[in-house]
Amino acid sequence: MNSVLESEIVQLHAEICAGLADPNRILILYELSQSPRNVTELSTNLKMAQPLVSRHLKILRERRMVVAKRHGTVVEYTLADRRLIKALDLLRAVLRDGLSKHAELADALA
Amino acid sequence: MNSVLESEIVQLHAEICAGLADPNRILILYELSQSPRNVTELSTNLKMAQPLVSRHLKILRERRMVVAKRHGTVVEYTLADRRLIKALDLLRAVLRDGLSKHAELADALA
DNA sequence: CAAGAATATACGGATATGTGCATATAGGCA
DNA sequence: TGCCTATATGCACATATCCGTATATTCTTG
Repeated sequence: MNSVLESEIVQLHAEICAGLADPNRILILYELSQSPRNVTELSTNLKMAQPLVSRHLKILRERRMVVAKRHGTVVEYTLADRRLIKALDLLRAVLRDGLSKHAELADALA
Repeated sequence: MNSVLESEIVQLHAEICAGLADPNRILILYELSQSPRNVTELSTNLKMAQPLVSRHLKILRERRMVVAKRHGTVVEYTLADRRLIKALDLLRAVLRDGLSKHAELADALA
């Protein structure tokens, strides 16, 4: 395969990963994994300032990790792909196992 | 669960994700998924400057995503957990499906 | 111990990221 | 139209990330 394309793909791959690489976005994604939510709901449930939520949602939208749908004045966000949660769960499992030494945190994850 | 611990865990979770969030590190991880490699091998195979490889390996080491083992003057790096590759593959699949519109890249990924 | 190979780190600079605060935009409705 | 609610964006700033180049460190072997 063309190596220009190859590196372009790796770049996009990294951008998806970067989409997961922030605590607030992880919380947003898990929240959306329960059910679609609008910005205000996310903001109150996660105790995050509304502009902050909006900006993180923008990042996730640009990477097509969430989908936005307007209903009047409300915008409902949906998880674009369940495999994002699957990946997050896998990584959390890796974390848990790699943490077997730090008793406190490991217990909390058990 | 204690919410201080909770947010500490989410923080670590995000750091693992950030470990994946760079094209060069993705290449390194996939290379290591084939078999353990030393720094020079990674550097030549991936055509990356040696200090660059070392620094990325340090990041992966700190997050316990790879394991280093010295053999004399050579340091052999091993993937710490296969699930990291599983997660990367999942995310690449998400990327492929989300890209169905961009024919060129989508083809390259097929 | 000296010399060489393999690996790691320090420094400097360019760019990116996360955030608070203020403000803009968009849609519904009196 | 004017107002209210919901959401998005601009600005400013602090911090983090990535990288090239040069240099340090570590280990082996003569």
